[in-house]
Parts: sequence; structure tokens; C-alpha cells
Amino acid sequence: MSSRSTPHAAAADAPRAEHGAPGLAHRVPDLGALQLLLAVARLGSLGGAARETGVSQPAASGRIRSMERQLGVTLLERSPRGSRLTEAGALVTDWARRIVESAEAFDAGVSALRDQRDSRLRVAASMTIAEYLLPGWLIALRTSRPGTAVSLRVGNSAAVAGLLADGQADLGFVEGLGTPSGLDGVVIAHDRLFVVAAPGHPWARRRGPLAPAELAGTRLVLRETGSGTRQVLDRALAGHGGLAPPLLELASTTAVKAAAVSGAGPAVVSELAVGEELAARRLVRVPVEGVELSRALRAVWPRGARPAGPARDLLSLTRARR
Amino acid sequence: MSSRSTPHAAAADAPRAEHGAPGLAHRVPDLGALQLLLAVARLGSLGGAARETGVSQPAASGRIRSMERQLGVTLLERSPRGSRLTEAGALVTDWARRIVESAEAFDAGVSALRDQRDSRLRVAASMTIAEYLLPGWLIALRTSRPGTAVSLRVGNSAAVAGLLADGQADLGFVEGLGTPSGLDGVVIAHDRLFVVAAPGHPWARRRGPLAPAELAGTRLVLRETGSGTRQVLDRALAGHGGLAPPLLELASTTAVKAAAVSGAGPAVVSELAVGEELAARRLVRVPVEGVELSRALRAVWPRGARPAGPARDLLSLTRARR
DNA sequence: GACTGCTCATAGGAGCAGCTTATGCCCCCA
DNA sequence: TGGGGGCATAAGCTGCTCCTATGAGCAGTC
Repeated sequence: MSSRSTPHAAAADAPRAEHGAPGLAHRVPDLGALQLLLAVARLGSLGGAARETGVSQPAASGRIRSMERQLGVTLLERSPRGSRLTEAGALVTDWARRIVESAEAFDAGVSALRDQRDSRLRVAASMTIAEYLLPGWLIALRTSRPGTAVSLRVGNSAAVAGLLADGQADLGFVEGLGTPSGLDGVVIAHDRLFVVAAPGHPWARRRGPLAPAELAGTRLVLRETGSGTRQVLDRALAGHGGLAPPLLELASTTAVKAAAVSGAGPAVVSELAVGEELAARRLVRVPVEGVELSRALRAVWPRGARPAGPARDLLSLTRARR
Repeated sequence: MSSRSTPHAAAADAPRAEHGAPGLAHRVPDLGALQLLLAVARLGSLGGAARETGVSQPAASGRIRSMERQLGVTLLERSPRGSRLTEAGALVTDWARRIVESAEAFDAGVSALRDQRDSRLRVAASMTIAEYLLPGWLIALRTSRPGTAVSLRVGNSAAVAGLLADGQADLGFVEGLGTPSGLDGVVIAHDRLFVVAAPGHPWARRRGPLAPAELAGTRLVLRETGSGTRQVLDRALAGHGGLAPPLLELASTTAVKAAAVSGAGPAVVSELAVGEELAARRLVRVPVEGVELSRALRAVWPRGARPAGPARDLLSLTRARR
């Protein structure tokens, strides 16, 4: 059994989860330890990091030490004049930074989800925008305008429009073909749809781009009818023979990606959703020529009610031209 | 003070860390809870997730409940027929997945760093490749060839070549202008260098690409002389007036990015390092025309010793053509 | 040459959090 | 009307991490 002495009828052969390792939490230090490591790396001393983190120096020392034991890697060169990262420690610290950044995005997002009332800025956004873009914006907003409490509601374009109309939201973000009626808005970005395939798929080895008719004629892994992705695809390929019946029709972007990665077939997903997979080469982008697979991401507000105050602050963060 | 009743002279006003929130670890559930949430989302029941995770059903129930209290968000719709994610819960789960994936990359990397001996595949890699690409490859390898123990050493090109020559490594990865002498290798990718600027910088609003002479004549935020980035840049701009003295010369890619984000000035960094920042619009890429800012990433091995077995497995993962 | 300041390490003691088992209630289906 | 799956509550135990207090090494200084 693991490190537990209490008798318990644990499943000795529990099936593997989607996310592999069963004892992941036992092999990855907790957030506090990782943050402490980042602080030590930045400040060059255990004691300094302890002060900044608000714990005692022995606590910091012990915590780093037990992290080294847990990982089986020496992270720090300690000396009477401070502590420096070892080469392996630098690498571990870089990997740790990723975890901490993900956690910050999580926290920023959840804070917005929680503060349903008495917040100075109430945002309504589509799922895609809320999932991939908003946490980053919120972190940026937190640094440029600390103390701005933001609340978040998610929904489709109609729901966002409704919240704005009812005065239950100050600023909305939608993806789609046009600005919902009754609202003003600006395009803040274009969400391109990428055709992606597993590295082993023939399309991953093509030299030239795909013709629209070829894409239309191939059975793909897609979201269900009615999803934003599906709408754009249907519309774009209508003049090229129409979209073939899907190979798989799945309920979430995550499931679509997973199917594509495991080789089920080519998929079409937002560029926002596959950055990581492309970088790690778990998926390969297949270029397509002669057809515009993208939709506008828009910030919207009630007609005439130009964003001011916190809403304007957030809006300006999102409008970095590309 | 926070939730601690023990008397202690904690720093009441500890300065803020690089990574914002002081109590981040208290606001973000631990990995086990996040994994449990992912399992519930996938399986549709608390008990099922408990079984898969290897804990008792009350433990799972209590853990999710306390996570809901901690976050201030209701994640699950519980019913006598199972549990489904609420809308907010789906969003939280997506954000949580990011954290878990980062943790898996961390774990995969650290495992390789730890298993210094008696591993079936000994890899030597440059810092950039080890940091950004290798964890993903290791995760892929773990799924396609479970049980392959990999060890990792990091170093510059010369060090990698030395380890391969000494028989202390089976496969190497280097970035640079050519294959080190005495080694065979293949190009597995091209690492493009991106010119990036904060969204507020004038370069972020340019409509046309930057001319090489303009880039060369501008003082940039860069790594120190001798770094790979710097070499490529020097070489590429040698014919365009030569690189201006740097605005800031920093010791790590992280520091360079941070300076650029905070508006110190434009920077030049590997595309691998700024994916996240570009996606979140914390940085904007500035196109450059007429100059090739890229270097090859190569897999290398001792001349004549073609990779076989685990080395060949890993190599094939990395060679997905682009 | 001892003093002061910084660093990190060790020792002993206390509180919080999570786990376990045992049990109860609710709903659906045969 | 039982059986089974689902979720919740109660009571007890274990272990982790924190705290304070103190020791020891190295530098620069008076």
C-alpha cells in the first residue's frame, strides 16, 4: 500500500484515471512549497524567502529539504552566504513556475466566479472566452488595477445579451458571426479554427495545404451540432460540397482533443484550445487554403452605454491589436 | 492572522511575491482534490471517482464539499442518480485540468532528473529543450511505452556531446547552428526567435513587419552574451548594421520575459518560451521580414550508433514533421 | 582578534486537516 | 417490496506542518 498504515480496503487495482499517475499528488510538492522554491530562486536565500512568504526560517528550510527528499533531486546549493539553485534545481523551478501560473489563473477565474454580488465589474462571457482568455485578463487587471472585484457569468451569446440588457452585467464577451442586436461592441480578436491531427496521421505529413473540398469530404472529430465551432465550419464549407457527417460527435472540446490525440481522426478546434498540444507535438496543425475558418471574438455592451471605469480598464487589456 | 490560532510573530505586512497572491495555496485546492474533481466530471459520480482514486466514498464526498466551500462555488449537482457538473463547475474543472497537466509535466521531468542510474534510456539535452519540450515527450513516451525509465542530464552542446562520447548518454538534444563534430543527428524542429513587446509598446501596433535594420538599431531586452539566443541574433543582424547594445542583459529567459511584459522594452525570445504570454496577450509578437531568426533543434547520437530501442521510440515521438 | 550580522540547521511541542469505518436516507428498477 | 447505487453524517485516529528556541559556520568590521 502507499504510505498509510491504517487498515483500509483500498482498491488494489484501481483502473487508471484519464490523467495517468495514481499518486501524482504524492510526487508533486504542494503549491506552497513550489511558491517557496520560486521565492528562494528569486531572492537567493532561504531566510529571505521565508520572510517574504510569511513563515519562519526553519519552516522554509525544512520544507525545501523535504521537497528535495520527495523529489530525489538536490535543488539548492546552500552556503553560509545564501542558497543558489543547482542546475537540476533551475529546471525544476522552471517546471514549478508553470504549475504556479496555472494555479494563479485558476484562482483568478474562481474569484470571479465567486463574487456574484457587490463586485465593481460584472462580466458575462462565452465558455470559450471564459475558459481560455479571461483568467489571463483578470491577472493582468489585478496587477494594473488592484482591488477591482470582478464577477463572471458564463453563457451563450443570447444569455450574455440578456444579462447586459437586464443590467446584470457591465461588459460581455461573445464569439460569433455578428454583434447581438441591441448591443454595441468591438472585435477584440479572431479565433481561428485549426484543423489538427495526430502526428502519425497522413495529414500531418502533407507538404501542401488542404483544399476545402478535401476537408469537407473527410469525416472529422467535432463538437455537436449547434456549437460555435460547428457553425463556422458548416458555413465555411457550405460552398465546397458541405461538411461530411462527423466521425465522432463529442460534448466538450477536451473530449475532441483527446480523441484527436489518440489518433481517432482529424479534428477542428479553436486555436486557443490546442496551443499546448501543438507545442508538445501531441497534435499537428494541418494548413487549409482558400477558406476562412475563423470567427470574431467581440467585447459587447448595451447600446450607447460605453464602458467606463473598471469595464474600460478590462476592455483596454483585451484590445491589444494583433 | 489567517486561519492559525497559534501565537506567532508572522510578518503582518510581508512584501508581495513575484507571483502575486500571498495565500494562493489556501485558495487553490491541492492536486488530489483537483484530480478527484476531474474524475467526478468524467465518471459522473462521486462514488465512482472515489473508487478510481482509491479512497472511500465519504472521503471523496467530503473533499469535494470542502473544495466547494473553499472556492465559494457550487461545482456539482448531486442527485440520487449521480453527480453532474454545474456550469461554473465545468469552468472550474477546465481550469483545474491545466494545473493537473502542469503537474504531470513536472512529475515526468523530475522523474527523469532523479533516475540518474539504472535507467534504460539516458538523455542529455540543452536547457531550452529540457525545459519546454522534454516533459511532453516523456508523457507521450510513458503512454506509448510504459515502464521506460528515462534519465536526464542538462548541459550545453559541448556537454551533451561529451556525455554521448563517454557513453554516459544514449540520446542527445541540442539547439544550435550545426551538429557537433563526432556526432550524427537529425533536425527535429526549428526554434524560431520571436520579437515580442508589451501590448502597449508602439511596435505592438505596427501594421507592417519590422525591417532588420530597425531591429538591429533598437536596444532590446536580451539574454547575456554567449547565450544561444544572442548568438543567433548577432549572426542574423551582422549584415544589417549589427546588434545595438542591449537595453537590459538578463540571466534567464524568465527574467527577459518579465521585463518585456512589464514594458521595459522589446525582447527576443524563443517561440517555445512565450506561447502562454502570447495567448494571454501579455506580449505581442512583432513580425520581422527579411531575416531568418531561427535555429535548428537536433537530436544527436554518437556517429554510427543509430538509436535503437527506447532511444528510437523517443526519437520517433519528436520527429513529427511540421 | 573578538564582535555583529548574515546564513542555514536541529530539537521539542502543538494544532489542523484528512483519512478511515459504520451507519442512515433517498431514489430507481425489477 | 426488496436490492443496489448514490450521497451524507458521525466519531476516532494519524500525520503533516507549523511554531519557538537554540546552535553553528562564514564574512566583514572596529
